Amino acid sequence: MTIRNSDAERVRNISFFKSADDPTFSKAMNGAFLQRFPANTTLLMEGDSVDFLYILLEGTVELGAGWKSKDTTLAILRPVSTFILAAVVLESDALMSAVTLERSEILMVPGDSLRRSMKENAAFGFAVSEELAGCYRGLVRSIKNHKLRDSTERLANYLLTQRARQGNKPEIVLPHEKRVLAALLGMTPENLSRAFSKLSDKGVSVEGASVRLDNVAALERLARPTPLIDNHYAQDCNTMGKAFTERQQGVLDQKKA
Amino acid sequence: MTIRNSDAERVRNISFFKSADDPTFSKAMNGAFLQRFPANTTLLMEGDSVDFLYILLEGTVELGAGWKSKDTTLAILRPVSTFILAAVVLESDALMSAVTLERSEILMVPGDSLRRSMKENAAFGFAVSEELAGCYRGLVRSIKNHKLRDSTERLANYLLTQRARQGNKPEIVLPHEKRVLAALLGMTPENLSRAFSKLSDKGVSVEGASVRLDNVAALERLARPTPLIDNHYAQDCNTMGKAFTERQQGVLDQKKA
DNA sequence: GCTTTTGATTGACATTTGTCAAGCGCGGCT
DNA sequence: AGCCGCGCTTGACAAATGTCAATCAAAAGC
Repeated sequence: MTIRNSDAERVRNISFFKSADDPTFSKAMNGAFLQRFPANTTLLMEGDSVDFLYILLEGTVELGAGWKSKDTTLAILRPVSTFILAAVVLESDALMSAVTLERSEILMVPGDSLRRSMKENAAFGFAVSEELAGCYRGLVRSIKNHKLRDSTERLANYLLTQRARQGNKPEIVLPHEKRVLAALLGMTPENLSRAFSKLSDKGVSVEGASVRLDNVAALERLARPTPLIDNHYAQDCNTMGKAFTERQQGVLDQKKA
Repeated sequence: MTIRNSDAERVRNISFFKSADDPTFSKAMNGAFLQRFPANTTLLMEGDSVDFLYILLEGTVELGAGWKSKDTTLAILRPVSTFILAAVVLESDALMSAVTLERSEILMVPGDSLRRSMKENAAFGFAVSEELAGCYRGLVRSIKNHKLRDSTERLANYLLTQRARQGNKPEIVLPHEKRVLAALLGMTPENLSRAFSKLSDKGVSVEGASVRLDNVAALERLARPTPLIDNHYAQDCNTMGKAFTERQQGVLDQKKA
């Protein structure tokens, strides 16, 4: 293994590595290396062939796609997350492009190693299937969010999700620039501003990146969050599901140690 | 195995059963049974716990979801397709509901049997991973289609996809009612009518369920199909990817025999 | 053969969202 | 301090989409 031990430990907190025994883990990591990228670096363009599984250890990465001079954001990832797992499994081209939004550390695992481990070790392969199934369900949620809710409702639910993740405090901090948030929620920055002001009579007040929620009941009446769309414990998109809670906890434990 | 041999043969055309050896296949099918449903039967409501993998052998099934008195169609399936594989792998609740659009035959495979086979046989588990990855990528395509294209562009691309699947003949036949098609394309029936008339100057003429494409070049100039969004060889949504061509061919061969 | 029902279409209108342009405010820089 | 520059906000307008109602056509039923 060509990576530092401390990094290896963090990677093991990813759901489908967690269950792997040491030989399987080492084999899956064979040929992996760590790479640092500055902000606004394109890691991968849609259509590129995919040779590595990417694991984000530090920083922020945006997954997006374009067509006919339009662009859209599909997900924004924070550590620890994997991306383009599906393309790696199928040895196919990327359907999304990946760009760093800030300085990032990324572990690159050869697709060969991962696929070989999956084929040799059924338990490991099953764990990857669980991860893929979780990603699939994340996209189903995303589609439902977009097709069933208007922009104000999407924002309201986003705020409630952030509130749950940030410990149900009356004030939350937006983790991204507003223009990035707008892209993630599928609207223009102008529209995001208007959506915020539409929520002012539900007790939402914005000041820079911090947002106060003074009337959660009213906000919930509008947002109507449901576990069939909103996953209050998952990361922004990829790497979600029940594995997340444990994993995140694991990362925290480690940082303390 | 509690199912007919002829059905078993058809099921083996599903990508991830194709590669399985006979004992693995039998084990995965343990406890499976065939069930017939009339049209407009709800097989599964979103939120229901999922105990079976569903395999559509005859008929049509719509996958949809609702929120706050709104409804949306996520996919329309034709034989041979599996559905809710992700929920089966994760032993979790369904995020979509499934309704028959016509009289249908569905093979129901116990989730236990499938998961056990995955955990016992790495090659089979890997094949399921490939299927899941294909489904994931189908959803990515679907999201890109909806966020990057307006309704007319979606229709234009739908027509070109159907043309490719129906053998590049100048006239294609819409496989569903227009209201179902509208739901699939994410618009109202009224809007679909208008989208068709907007395409009339691109050589598109509609007569009932049959559509003539007299100026494919002009239509393509508007539609700008790309393999990064449009998969001209895959089924409507689920069960797509490279496995499809072989599988479909297999089914056809069998019907001839 | 006639009626009834259902789906498709069309027009008028409302809502939502995007676009363009201008102005505001805060932080970085010299 | 003062001057940018960039991101955010606001307003006016345009485009896209949904809604409602009326009409029409074709299929289903008696």
